Amino acid sequence: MKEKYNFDEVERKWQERWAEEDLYAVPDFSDRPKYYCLEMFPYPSGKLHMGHVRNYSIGDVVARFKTMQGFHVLHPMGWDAFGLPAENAAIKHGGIHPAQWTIDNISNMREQLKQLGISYDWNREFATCDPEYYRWTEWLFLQLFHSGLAYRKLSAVNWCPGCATVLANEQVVNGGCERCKSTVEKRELAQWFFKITDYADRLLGDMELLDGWPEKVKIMQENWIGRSEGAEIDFKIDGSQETITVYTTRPDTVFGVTYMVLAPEHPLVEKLIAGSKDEAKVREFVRKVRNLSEIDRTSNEVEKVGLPIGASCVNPLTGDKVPILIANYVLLEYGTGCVMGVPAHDQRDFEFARKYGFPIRVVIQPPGAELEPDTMEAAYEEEGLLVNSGRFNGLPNQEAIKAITSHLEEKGQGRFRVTYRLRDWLISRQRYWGAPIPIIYCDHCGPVPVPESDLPVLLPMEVEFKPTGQSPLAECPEFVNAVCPKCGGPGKRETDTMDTFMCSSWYYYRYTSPGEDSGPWDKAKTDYWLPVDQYIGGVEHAILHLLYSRFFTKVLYDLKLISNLEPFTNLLTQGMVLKDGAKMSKSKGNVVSPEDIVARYGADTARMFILFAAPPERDLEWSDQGVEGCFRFLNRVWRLVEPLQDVIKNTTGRPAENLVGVNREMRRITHKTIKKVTEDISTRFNFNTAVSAIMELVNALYQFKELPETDRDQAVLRESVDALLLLLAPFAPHITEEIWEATGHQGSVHMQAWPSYDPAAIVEDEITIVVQVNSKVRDRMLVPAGLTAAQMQELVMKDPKVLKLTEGKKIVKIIPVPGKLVNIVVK
RNA sequence: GCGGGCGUGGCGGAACGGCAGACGCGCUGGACUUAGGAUCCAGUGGGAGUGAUCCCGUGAAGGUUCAAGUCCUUUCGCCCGCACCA
Repeated sequence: MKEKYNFDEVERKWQERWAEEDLYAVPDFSDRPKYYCLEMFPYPSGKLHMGHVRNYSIGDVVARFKTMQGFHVLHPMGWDAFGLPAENAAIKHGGIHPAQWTIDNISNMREQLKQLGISYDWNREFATCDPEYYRWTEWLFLQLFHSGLAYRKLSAVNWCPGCATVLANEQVVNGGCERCKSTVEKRELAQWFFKITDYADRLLGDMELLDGWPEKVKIMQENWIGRSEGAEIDFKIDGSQETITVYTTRPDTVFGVTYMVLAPEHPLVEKLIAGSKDEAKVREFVRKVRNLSEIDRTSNEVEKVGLPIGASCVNPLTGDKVPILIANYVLLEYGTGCVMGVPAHDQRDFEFARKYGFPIRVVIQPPGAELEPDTMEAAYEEEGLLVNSGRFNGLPNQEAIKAITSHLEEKGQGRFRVTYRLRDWLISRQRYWGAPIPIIYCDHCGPVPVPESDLPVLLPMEVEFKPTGQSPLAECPEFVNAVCPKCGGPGKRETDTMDTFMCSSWYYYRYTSPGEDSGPWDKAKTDYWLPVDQYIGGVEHAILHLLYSRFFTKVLYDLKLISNLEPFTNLLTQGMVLKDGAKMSKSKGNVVSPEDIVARYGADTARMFILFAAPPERDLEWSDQGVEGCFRFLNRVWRLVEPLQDVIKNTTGRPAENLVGVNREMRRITHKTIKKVTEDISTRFNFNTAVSAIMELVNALYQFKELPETDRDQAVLRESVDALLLLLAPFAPHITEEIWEATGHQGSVHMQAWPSYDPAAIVEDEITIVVQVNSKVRDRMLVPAGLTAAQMQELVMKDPKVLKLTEGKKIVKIIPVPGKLVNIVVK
């Protein structure tokens, strides 16, 4: 150990040694209990940012801690390597191929991760753009295809003009592209979808298995899936064989329907207006609405506009005819694409009816009042009893929901129905840098899956990356032209590639068997390692990646490819790293580069600061001075041990049995710290308080080491310093390793057993209790530990201060709390 | 509008219903120094007092309790998610 802490030298030395010894390599199996610790793998954008550093520092503490606790820990890293930026870079700069750009970025970022000293088993690394990986992404697509879960359909999809590709619903945020913020347009295209809606109920129900997930994330997924219970009701169209089936959550209000609204794109509209006098007017309206952007279409700021189409339908319960309209606010994708208008009991319908002069028909009366359609100022949406509803009059409306639906069911004019807001997952992308969809179109056989033995469908390297709105693959005849696997005739390959969220929906299985070439993974290994015990990443994936991964896992489970129902048992969503109260971004000019920090203070300091400055789930405000503080702390640790290294090295034996005074106190603090740090890490991931406890231990050791050697039990000193290094090791892996070696230990500090505390050592002889009079702190007393409530009370009542304050007053009550305080209530 | 979260010193943040402000930063004073942006020591929520002490303090207002930052009700502010979902 040199006199001065040279972080650069120390970190380089140990990173090299760890690599030489392959210290973090993890065997596939072990008798020890397994623990799978995983951080969301990054997109190789070029450089790590502070969010990455935070994510991986948190994961590394968990992995190292669990390893020291005796678990067999899998802690892998890889690359979410397909995606748009690579292609955009190729378009922008020219000359550089997306594959090369990606490979270069990966090697950069791998180097950065190694400099941070994260304990990954690099033997398991892969990138999703490796043919050996995407071969299995394609294979998994085929499994979904064969199970009927992948299908192609023509529909109005979200088109991002910025990215020149379609987007999944989940990737549209406030009507804009999640990536580039461009306003999303609608386009009618034939695209591939995954039937995630088939799993809506299970995705919802199995959330009860996710006790280890933040409530917030579960609620977000719940809202996204958006389950609603209601009924489908058939309205016959007047003078036609056609029927409108409407979905409603309020079948109790069917008697109050005074009009019916269809989505402008509803297929019935064409049929109903053909040849009618309003045909042209209706067509014009439909055209206008279709041209609206996603934002305008779904914003509730926009005024509701409707247009009668000159047809009417028959209420199955009343037999009344009500007019049919189309309106801009009705969405084809939700429910059945139409809405029944009940102005008396739905606020939106109320406003709409007032605007267009539709009658208001009250069918639910509130208790103790009578609604008058002419004088109502708002819809009545609360509970009540049914009126104007024939045989259902007098029923509470909650009961009427069931009664009316059952009645309609018997008549064959309605049924119970559950609807979801969730839509199927659109996975086609009109871009080059992704896994090809393994389908060949044949004029005779239609879409034919590529045989598994022909996988992977390789991405051709010679391609032009013009953003034309069509996949660049379409311009590559060598790729497009293929032989139909079924009939041997000429065929054309699908030229769209898969959404990269597909690649990241199964990568955590691949880590268990990265080299496997007979399947995507070795089931014995996934059975052993999965589910992931701790998953760590940003909350921005609450819906996208996490929902898709859960869906994939359920599909794979059904296909008997894996044995776990859920992918991630525990989820930690880390907060953002802020600077000056805002997210770091180039445009704001408030970016702090991890490279600079590591160069200036070293990786150990960077990690310490990020873990110390805030609890992991909360946003973290970057502070250069805070970093200084952590750097100072590590220097302090160094300077504490450096002059003592030989003493410690030469001390053998355990602390004496009957320690007294400072030695006993030092040992007590040490064991108390072991307890605190262990609990903070394992029960709540409160690394910030764990670090502050370690700082307190260092402060105590500074006091202790100033004592004359004759007063000091060297075995206590050694035990305390050993504990300090072991507790600090997961946070600052390099400096602890160096000091561990210098103080005469064999083997890596990271392969040691986590220290356990001696409960006897923590016990205090004397404790300070608080004396309160009328709940105000009036005194403190040093009393022997372990007093009973009665003994405490007795002692306190003799306290001169208490005597003075209670003099001449009536003692109403005395509340002794053992080990804490005594409160005396007087009058 | 609906759902969730958060409001504590100058700052980041601690506090099983039981001493509010641990730990760190910053600041003030001192020590060691040719020097200090190094290090060490002491102090540091606000107010009153020479002082021992006393009063006030966790966004605001109520409530429960011997005792509330913590539990309950109302309210204000900020952040996040969903949003014409029938």
